[in-house]
Parts: sequence; C-alpha cells; structure tokens
Amino acid sequence: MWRMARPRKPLLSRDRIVEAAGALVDAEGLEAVSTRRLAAALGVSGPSLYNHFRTKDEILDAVADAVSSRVDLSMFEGVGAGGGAGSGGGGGQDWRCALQAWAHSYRDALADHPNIVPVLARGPGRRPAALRVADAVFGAMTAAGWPAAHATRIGALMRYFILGSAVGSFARGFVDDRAAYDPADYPHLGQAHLLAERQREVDEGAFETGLEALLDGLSLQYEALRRGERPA
Amino acid sequence: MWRMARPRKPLLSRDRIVEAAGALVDAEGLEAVSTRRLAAALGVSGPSLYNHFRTKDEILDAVADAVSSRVDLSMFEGVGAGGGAGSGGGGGQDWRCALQAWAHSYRDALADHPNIVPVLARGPGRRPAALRVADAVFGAMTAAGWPAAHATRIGALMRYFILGSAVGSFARGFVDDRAAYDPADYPHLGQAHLLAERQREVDEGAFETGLEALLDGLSLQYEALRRGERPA
DNA sequence: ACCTGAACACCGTTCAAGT
DNA sequence: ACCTGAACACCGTTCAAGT
Repeated sequence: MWRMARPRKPLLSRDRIVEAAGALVDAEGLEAVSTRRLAAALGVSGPSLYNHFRTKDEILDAVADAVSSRVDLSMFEGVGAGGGAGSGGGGGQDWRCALQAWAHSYRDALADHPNIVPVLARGPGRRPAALRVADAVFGAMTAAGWPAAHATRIGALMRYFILGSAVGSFARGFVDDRAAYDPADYPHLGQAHLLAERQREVDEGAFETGLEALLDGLSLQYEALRRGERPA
Repeated sequence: MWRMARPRKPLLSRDRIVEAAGALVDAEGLEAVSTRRLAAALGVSGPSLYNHFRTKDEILDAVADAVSSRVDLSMFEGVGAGGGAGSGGGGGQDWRCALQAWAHSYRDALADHPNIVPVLARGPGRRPAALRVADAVFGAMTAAGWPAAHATRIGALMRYFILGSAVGSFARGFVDDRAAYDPADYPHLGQAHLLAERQREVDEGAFETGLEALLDGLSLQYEALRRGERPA
C-alpha cells in the first residue's frame, strides 16, 4: 500500500541542463555539444535529458534565451513620457539615447557568448526573453512618437546590425597568414593578415562608427517626420 | 607495357559537387546536407567526395563562395577618380551611391540563397570571391578619400548590416500563431503574429530604412572629415 | 517521475582494395 | 587518378525496463 515515499531527489533539472549546456557552448563551441557529452558533464546518461527537454534544439534555444535575458531594457522605461517636441535641450530625442544604450548592452551580452549567436539569430520564435526585448523596443519607439510601421522597422534594423556584428566578426574572418592575401589578386588587402590580431579593436571601432551613423540617420528621419513630410 | 589508356572519364569534378551541394542547400537547408546524401544525388558513393575535397566544410565553403562571386562589384570602378571635393552637383560623394548599389546587390545574392548564409558569415577566410569583395570596398573607399582606418570600418559595418539582415530575418523569426504572444506578457506585440505573413515586406522595409540611415550617417562623418575635424 | 542500457537509423572520415 | 565497400567512432532519439 504505502509506497516507498520517493527518497531520491531528481538528478537533473531544466536549469542545471541549461547551465551545463551554456558552459559547454562557451568553452568548446556549438558543434561540441552532443547529448551524450552534455549528459556526461552532468553525470547522467544521454537519454536522461529527454525527461526535461523534447529535443536538443530546445536545450540550445533555452541557452540562447538565457543570454537574451541578460540584455538590459531599463533604459526604455521613461522614453516618450515627459518629452514631447520641445521640453529640454535635446528636442525630444531620448529614444536615441535609449537605443544607443540598449545596443551596447545587447552587443556586450552577445560578445560574452559568441558561440551561441547562430542559435539566437534564428529569431525570437517562442523564447520569452527575446520577445521581451522586441516588445520593449517597439513600445518605447511608439511612445517616442514613431509610427508603428517605423517602430517595427527600427527594431528589425537594429537587430540586423547588432546580430551581424556578433555573428560576422569582421576581423576574426581574416586569416593571420601573410601568404593568404596575394597583392596580385587583392591589391588593397596588403595589411589584411594584420586584421586577425587587431580583431577586437577593429570590430569595436566598426560597431561604434556604424551605430553612430545609424542613429544619426534615424534622427534625420525623425526630424523629417516631425516636419510633417510624408515618409518614403 | 602500353597501359590501358584510361578510358573512363571521371564521374565527379569540384564544380559538379559544388553545384549539387548548392542545390541541396537551397532545396532542403544546411542540415540536410550529408556526404552520403550529396554523393547519392551525384550517383556515387559517399567517400568518393574525398577525392575532390578534403572535408565537408570545404564543400560548403565553396558553395558560399559561389554566392559571393555573384555580388556585383562594377559600381566601385570609377569611384574617386574624377571627383575630388567640388566637381559636379553632389560634392564628391560617389562612394555613397556605389555603397548603396553594392549593398543591394549583396543582399539580393544572399536572399536568393538564405540557407548558406551561416557559412558565409564565418568570414572571408581564404575564399577568393569573398576576398575580392572586401578588396573592392576597401579600395573604393580609400580612393574616395576615406582614411584607411575608416575604410576598414565601413567595410566591416556594411557587412554587419547586410549579413545581419540575411541571417536574422526579423519577420521570419516570429511565429504565425496568435496564442504565442500573450498581451499580458508582451503588451506591444499584439500584432506580432501577423509579422510572419508580411515577412518580405517588413524585412525589405527595414533593410531600406536602415541602409539609408547608415549612408546618411556616413555622409555626415565624411563631411565632418572634409571640414578637417579630428575623427572620434 | 526519472533514470538506465540497448537499439535504430543515421553521421564524417579513413583505408585497403580495385580499375 | 578515381571510385568502391567495409569499418570506426561517433551522432539524436526511442523505448522497454527498472526504481
């Protein structure tokens, strides 16, 4: 009758699996993650994972969402509230500062875990943290006075840029081998092999330059909109 | 003595393999490509591929480079030649038009073969067509008067944006399922499930808006540079 | 409920063997 | 030189069996 009151605590939990998977991705890359290797790191056998996740992809999605959850969104909170057209010195462009701060926080989160970025790039899908990000950006931009269609586009194009900078590190893409870039074939790539060692510097400079250009361009569009011009 | 003058033509060639691999990637996605499946499509057995490529990754790199080779670079040819500071109406910003045309050509090439983009995102490495692209952009920007460090950054940030728009299609990332986006969790995503069906439209709009903003921002920096201001 | 070993249908790659 | 079948060391996932 009185059955044996289940003494053993479960060995696994979703959180423990996600943590171990994240550590494995960070340390050895996406392709190093197999269900058998992950299970071994957790001290269990491969199939045990399927008691907590339906597929390996669901585990990787959870790892990606844990990274998304570390993106700061607090800068969007006050956007568009007091502002209006001419409150202080800046002319109601607090959306710009928020976007800039958010972009940096987003990029930092991805830079801490570059190996998981391809999974993150698959899109928000049903990942709650990624959806919170999309929601916050859209909400703040509309609150700042951007029409809904523009707010959607801003969320998308910022995502393109930030994701692109994380997934396609420019400098990392070049090989640290002088012989790889023959001047006869590529007349302007004489220094390209040096890019490999200056990786961080180049990618950070490009990110800052691009982000500033993007925000400058959006400010111009915002002003044109305020002046009542028809959007393109 | 006179050995049997080799009658049979080779069944395989690098080109035939790359073509079949590209077709398979386009039709069924990256993860559908296995050496056995690819070989079967070519009417040979799996290991035969290793007579022409050292690894499966090398095959995928070749497929990616074939896509890069379809990017038009002709718009960079005359950049900076006649121009200078005040030749015609535009004030010597032909680099801007070239960059815009190139960005569109690049995006179109990627949009035709979205499944191979993750491979392309690994960087130019030793892929000749990708290196020709990097070479052409850098050469044209320096010819137009950008300092070398800026030209490098422009190549990188344009790559971020274009690659990001291809790899992380914004609209494709949302699920066509109203129930997935509970208004209690995501107050501003009430229409998000509609994004899935308006995918092309949203992504194209975001790309155009972002590209224009980027180029507007770069033009501002270019003018500041011409005026002799110290770069940030 | 949660973990196990065995099994299935796959992988990428190597290698000795054939022509 | 180029293709083959057999083999090795892996995969993700299912499932009956144990507790």
